[in-house]
Amino acid sequence: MMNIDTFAGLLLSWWSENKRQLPWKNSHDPYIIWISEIILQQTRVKQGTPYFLKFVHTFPDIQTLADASEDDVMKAWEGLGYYSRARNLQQTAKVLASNHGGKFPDTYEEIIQLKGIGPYTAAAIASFAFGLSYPVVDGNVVRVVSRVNGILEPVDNKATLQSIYGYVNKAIQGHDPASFNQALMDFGSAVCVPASPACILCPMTDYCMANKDQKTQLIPFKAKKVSRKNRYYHYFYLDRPDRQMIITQRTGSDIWKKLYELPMVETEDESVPVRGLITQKLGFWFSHLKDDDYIMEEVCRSRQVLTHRNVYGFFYRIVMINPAIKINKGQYLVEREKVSNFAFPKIISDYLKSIDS
DNA sequence: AAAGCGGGGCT
DNA sequence: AGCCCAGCTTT
Repeated sequence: MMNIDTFAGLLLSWWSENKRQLPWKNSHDPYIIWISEIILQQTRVKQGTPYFLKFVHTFPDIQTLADASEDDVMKAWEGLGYYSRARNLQQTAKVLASNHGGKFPDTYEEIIQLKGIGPYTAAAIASFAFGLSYPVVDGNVVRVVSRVNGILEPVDNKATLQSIYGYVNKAIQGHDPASFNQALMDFGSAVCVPASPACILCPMTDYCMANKDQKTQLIPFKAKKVSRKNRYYHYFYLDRPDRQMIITQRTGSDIWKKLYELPMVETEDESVPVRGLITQKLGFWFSHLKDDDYIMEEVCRSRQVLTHRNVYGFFYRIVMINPAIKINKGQYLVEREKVSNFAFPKIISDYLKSIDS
């Protein structure tokens, strides 16, 4: 193991001349820090920053977020992904507003009990907002510590992660927690990057086991491999002369929960669903519908790659011959011009954009 | 412990 | 095509 004091000293010395300026760093408001940390979970700073600016402008404090409509919160999150973050964010805002007098808790033990806040985020808020000494262990930190210490064991293993946490927890002692944590993440994202790290510029190069053994490409090692399953979604755009369209909300414990989409049928493979199935589906909106009461044409196909899914989208345009319609719970008849008030998965918003032009 | 959960950027 | 990103929750 690299000497703890040497590690901390070189890190902080590097950071004193290489601090990143980020919008949420101007604030000690735990609400602002909370929002920034949730947005940045599994999300690059560059991708998350515009969302952060928009989100704290729209929802400037706990009470505003607690009082907002769920649709508006999801809309602010549209396109960012991992939408449970947005749902948990508002749920926690409601809890804080009603049970904690609108105040953010100021101890690690209370913070980590909040929905959507795990070990990393609790440590980040505790240190950045309240100056408490808890080490942040994110992807950057795991990479830096596993490399300098030449850890070849899988880092997605509980015991390995514990040893990394223990190392950082010792290293942070005696230093300003916020500065130390920020320094470690900045260092990981600027120097000790995943591919082709800048070892030539690294102040720890003389002490780094991975560099000495030429193993920066192998460390950190992850045992788990992602496998993607295919899903086939057939979306129906009901083209109506009054420029209104039907959208539905996803409610199950599945991808894109709480987002909106078009009426849809899922199939097991890429074959087009049989007419009878489509008619049955459209029967949600049109009573006594028969197979020849509508015209259908396939308009386009697209694919969206998620971490663990390939989503194949098939889009069909439907023209009703008898347009009497009924709308049920969780379904909406929306004017085309107002559809942008709702949050959609990217595969749907891309399609809606394409038929606008 | 393993699986599920988005979207984008880089190699 | 594969990997990673200021991870967390559910099973």
